[in-house]
Amino acid sequence: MENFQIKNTYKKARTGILKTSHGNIKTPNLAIVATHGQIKLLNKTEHKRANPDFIISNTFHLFVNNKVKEIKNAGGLHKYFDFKKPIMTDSGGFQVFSLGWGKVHGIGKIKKSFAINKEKSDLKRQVEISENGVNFLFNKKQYELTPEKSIKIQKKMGADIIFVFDECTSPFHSYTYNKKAIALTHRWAIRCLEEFNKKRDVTNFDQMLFGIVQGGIYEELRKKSSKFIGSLPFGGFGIGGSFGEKQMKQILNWSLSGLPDNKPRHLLGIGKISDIFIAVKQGIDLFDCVIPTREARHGVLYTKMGKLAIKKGIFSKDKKLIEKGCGCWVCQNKITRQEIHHLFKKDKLDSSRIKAQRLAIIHNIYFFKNLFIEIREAIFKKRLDKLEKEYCNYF
RNA sequence: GCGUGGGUGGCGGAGCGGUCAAUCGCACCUGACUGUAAAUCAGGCGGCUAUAUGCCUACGGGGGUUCGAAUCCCUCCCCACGCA
Repeated sequence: MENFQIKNTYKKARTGILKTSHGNIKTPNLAIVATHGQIKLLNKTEHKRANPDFIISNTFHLFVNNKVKEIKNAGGLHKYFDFKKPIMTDSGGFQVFSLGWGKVHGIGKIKKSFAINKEKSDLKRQVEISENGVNFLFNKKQYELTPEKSIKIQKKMGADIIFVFDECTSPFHSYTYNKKAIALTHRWAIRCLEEFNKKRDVTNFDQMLFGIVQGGIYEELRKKSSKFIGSLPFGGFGIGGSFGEKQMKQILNWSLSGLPDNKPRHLLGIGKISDIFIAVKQGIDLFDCVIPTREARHGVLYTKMGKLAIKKGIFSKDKKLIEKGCGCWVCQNKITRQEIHHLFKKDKLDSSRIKAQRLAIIHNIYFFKNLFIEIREAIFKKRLDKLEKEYCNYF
């Protein structure tokens, strides 16, 4: 019955295998974000070329785009999108933050400065949180998600791994606010579990439900949340929240303190390379992040020697491959930097730019897959610190 | 040769007497992007500098009108189209 096995460890880091109904995930590993069910901009062929190990889609966005019924009728996400590997769905909890306080405070997941964006702080908040659940005002329409509703939707869509509906707070929130918020998130976690344990929906396979630890930047709250969430019978655990750049290690330490060792831990939304190393070294097994795909769309290509901002003029006559020896479809097909550069330029048609973006996405996904292969290998060979140093020269 | 329309910053292209170092695109340069509201955003882009309600040189060349000209007049050069 155990669907997570730890294989090797190095200090706190570990490699393992997470079994799902759609195959195994070698950990540590990173889910590619496919919010609407597919990786943005990629068609089926390109999806196969990119070949992500597993993906994560989003309950909120599929819900507001009216996709849930269609997906259910098709027999779930795997069939609807013809993706045979593991899929996760996020619960919509992050949108409580990103469309709510995140928008009001003018920040994203990682706080970079101490100042709230004044212009944005005048915005009326478009997310209302109550005991029962959350009301969202999105694209001028009202939507409601509750713990039960989020789980029901996620069961209908049938991802292999689903998440509890939580409240992700802003790094600007006080201790008092966070204390209330984790209490709510904890009550919601129980409601999610109860809903999850009701009869199966369309899925004819097992799903895993992951709980989520919150607590902001506060040691006491993180530890408390970790202990509480860790005591519940979840298949795995997510570490959620929005915090400052330099607090990663400490917050992870607190957040993992109460979780059982033998269950997988997923750090939600993290994906900067330096952060990945920090997290793996704390014992994180799973990640998901928009960085590989979003930065690709914005013209950033990853190589072991750092990022290439491929739209810059210096690449207009660069006949080299993105990265020598890279096994991705783009590099294997000898598509050069200058070709991608020219496809990216704005005076070209949209279709040309999209082609460039697709190539960039395929390459970056490969890069991150490979990064995690190296991380797993480095844990096995007890040389993770060395690998981190090699990468951190450039990232 | 005649006629007409033009010559503006790397390019395209606004401006048609003061608020113009000159709208806007493109190109170029710098940044940003961490459970996707963003196939996106922010800043710079004549020279100098303490980076600014500062100085200098600028709208094909020269001259003129005017308190003031990229904008009006004369002249020269060049370009496009049309007619010879």
